[in-house]
Amino acid sequence: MLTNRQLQVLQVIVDDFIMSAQPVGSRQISKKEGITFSPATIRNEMADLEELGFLEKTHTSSGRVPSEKGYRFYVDHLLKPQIITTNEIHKIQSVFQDRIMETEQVIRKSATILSELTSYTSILLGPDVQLHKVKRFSIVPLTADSAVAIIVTDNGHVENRIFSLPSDFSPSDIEKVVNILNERLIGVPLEQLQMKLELETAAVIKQHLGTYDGLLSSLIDVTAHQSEGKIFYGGKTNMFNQPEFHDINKVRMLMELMEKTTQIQSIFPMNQSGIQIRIGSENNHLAMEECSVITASYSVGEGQSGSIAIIGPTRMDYRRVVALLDFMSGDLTRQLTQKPR
Amino acid sequence: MLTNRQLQVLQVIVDDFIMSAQPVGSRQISKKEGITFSPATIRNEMADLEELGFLEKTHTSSGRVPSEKGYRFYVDHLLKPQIITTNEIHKIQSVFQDRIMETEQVIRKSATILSELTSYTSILLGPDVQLHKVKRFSIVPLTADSAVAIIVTDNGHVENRIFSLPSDFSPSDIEKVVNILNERLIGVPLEQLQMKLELETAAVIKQHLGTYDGLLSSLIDVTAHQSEGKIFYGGKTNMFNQPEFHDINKVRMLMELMEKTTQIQSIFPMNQSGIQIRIGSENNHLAMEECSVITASYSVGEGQSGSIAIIGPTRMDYRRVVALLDFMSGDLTRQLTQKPR
DNA sequence: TGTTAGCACTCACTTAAGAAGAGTGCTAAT
DNA sequence: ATTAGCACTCTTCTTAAGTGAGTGCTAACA
Repeated sequence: MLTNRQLQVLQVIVDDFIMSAQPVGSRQISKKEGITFSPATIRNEMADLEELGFLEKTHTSSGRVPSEKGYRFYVDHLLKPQIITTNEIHKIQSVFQDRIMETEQVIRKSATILSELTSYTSILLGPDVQLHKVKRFSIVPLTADSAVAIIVTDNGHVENRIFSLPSDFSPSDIEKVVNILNERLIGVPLEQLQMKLELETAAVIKQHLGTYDGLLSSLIDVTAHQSEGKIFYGGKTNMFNQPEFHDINKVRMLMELMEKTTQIQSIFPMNQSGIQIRIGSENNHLAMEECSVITASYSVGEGQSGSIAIIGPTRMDYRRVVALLDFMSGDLTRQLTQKPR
Repeated sequence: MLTNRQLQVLQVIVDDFIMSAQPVGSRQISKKEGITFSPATIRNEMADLEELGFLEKTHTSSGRVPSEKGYRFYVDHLLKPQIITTNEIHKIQSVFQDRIMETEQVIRKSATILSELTSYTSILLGPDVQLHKVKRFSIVPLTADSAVAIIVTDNGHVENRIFSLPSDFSPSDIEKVVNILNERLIGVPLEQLQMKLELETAAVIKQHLGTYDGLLSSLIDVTAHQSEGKIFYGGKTNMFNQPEFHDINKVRMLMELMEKTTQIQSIFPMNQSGIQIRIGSENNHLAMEECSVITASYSVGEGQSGSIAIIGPTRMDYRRVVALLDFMSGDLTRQLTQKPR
C-alpha cells in the first residue's frame, strides 16, 4: 500500500510529465505547491516508487518518468474527473447545429472536432449498420444485363450495389421480385438479411418466377457484402506534434496502422460500455507501444452502437480526454437517438 | 544548345541520382558504360552544365545533383519511353479480374495497386459525378417529417440524402412528387439538376400539389450538395521510405496536405489530357517543393473523366511512372467505358 | 525514527579539434 | 581538345574535455 506522500509524489510526477514530456527531478517536485518536504525526502520516495515499478529512469542520473504501471495506477486511482468548459461543450454541440441529418456526416464532423479539441488523433467508428432494419428495397435496371440494388434502412442509411441480371429478365420480372422482397423483408435487420433471403424468400421467388438461380445468387451476393461500420479519423497528423513521435519510424508505424482498417477495428474493445483506457503495451500492438487509447461508445436508439477513440502518447492528458469523450459520447447518443434516423 | 556529350553526362547524372539519391561525382560517371572520356573532362562538362543551371552542388566539393531545371530538361528531352513488364500489366489488369462493377471500387483498388507498383503515393480522382445522368428518383419516407431522397445515375452511382418533410405531407403526395421528378428529370446530368428543378419542375409540382415551398427548398438542397469527385489514396505512407523525407517536417506537411481535399484537388491540372509532369516548385505548394507530381486522366464513356496522380520525390523514377500511368489510364478508360455503368 | 543537508558520482549533451575521404577546380602536359 | 596531377574544400567520423542536471548515500539533525 502506498503512503499518502507517495501518492502525492506519484501524482505530481505524472501530472508534470504529462505537461512537459521531460523527466521530473526531485528539486522540481519540491517546488510544486502542496509539497512541503525536501528534495532529499522526495528522492527517497522516488526510489521506493521505482522499486515498486511505478516509476522509471531514462538513464542512471535522470529524473523519473512514469512507467506503464505508473500510468495505470494514476488512471485507476489518481484521476480526478475534470469539468469541461462551456466553450468545449458548445464546440461539441456544434456538430448538430446546422441540422445535418446523415449519421455519417455527424460522425465525420465529430471526429474532426474531437481531434481539434484534444490535439490528439480521433477515431470514430460509425454505428453498426448490421442492426439497421430494411425500410425499402428497390432495383433499378441500368443495362440489359446489369442493375443496381438499393436497400434503404429505417434510419435513412442507403446501401447499394451493382449486380448482373440474368440475360432473359424483363422489367416486369424485376418489379415482381422487388415486390416480393418488400413484402417479405421489411423490418429485417441487415445482419439477418442474407439468411432470410436464402431460407425464406428464395422459395417464394422461385415459385413466382420459375427458377432464377442467377438472380438469386446475385441478390445474396448483394446482401453479403454489406459495408461494416465505417471508420473516420480526425487529426491524423496531430501525432507529429508530440515530442515522443519525432522519431520517423514511430510515426510511420502508426500511420501504417491507421491505413489498415482491420487492424484499427481491433483496438476497440468489444461489448464494453463506458470509458476504457488502454495504456502502451496493453494495446497489444507494436506500433502503439508508446500510445494510449481511450475509448467510449455511443448508441443510436436501442442496440446499435458505435465507438469513439482518442489515440495519443502514453503521456496523454487523461483527465481532459476522459472528460471530453464522456461528454461527447453522451451527446452523440442523446442527439442521434432523439430524432429517429 | 547542349553538346551531345553534355546531354550524355546530364542523362547519366539524373539516372544515377534517381537510383542512389547520392550526389554524383565525376569518377563515378566515368565508370558508366558508354562513357569514354576521363573524370577531368566530365568535371569540365559538369561545370558548364552547372553554369547553365541544370546541375547543383550540395556543397563546394560535393558531386552534382540535378536542379529543377535539370529534371525539367531530362523529362522533356531525355526521357525514353519504358516498356512495362507483362507482370506489371497483369497486376494492373487484376483490378478488373473479379468483376467488380462499382466504379468506386475499381478506382480504390487501382490506387492501391499503383502505389504498390511504384512505391510512391498515388492519388486517384473518381470520375466527375456531375456529368452522370439521372436514371431514377425515389423518395423513401422515414418518419412523419423526414425522408431520404435517392438519385440513381445511368452508370449505377447512387446519391442519397435525408431531408425534412413539410409536416402535412401524405404518402400519396410523395408519390406524386416522385412521379413528376421521374417524368421530367430523367436523363438530366447532375450538374444541371438544380437548375432544371428550380426553373422547370418547381412550377409543375406547385401546380399539382399546391405550393409546397418547404419541400421544394429541401429538394433543391438535396441536389445542391452533390458529392464531388471522390479522392482515393494509395500508399500514403510510402513517402516515409524516401531518404529525402526522413525529415519529420517534410512528411508532416505532405500528410497535412493530403488531409485537405480542396488543396489536393488543385494539384490536378484542369482540362489537360495526356501525361502531365510537375516538378518541385512547379506545383506551387510549399509542402511539395521537393516533390514531383505526374498526372494522367482516364475517361468513362464520353465526357466524364477522372484523374490519376503519382506523387513522389523530385528524384522519382519518371520513366517507370510515366509508363505505368500511361498504361493504367488507358486500361481504366477502356474497361470503364466498355461496360456501360 | 523520519527528515534533510552535503557531496561524490553518473550520464547525456555540447563543443572543439584532428583525421580521413570524396570530390572539385585549376594548371600544365600530352 | 583531352587528361593527369595536385592543392584545396567541405563533410563526416572519432575522440576528448567540459558542463550541468540529477541521483544515491552518508551523516547530522529534530
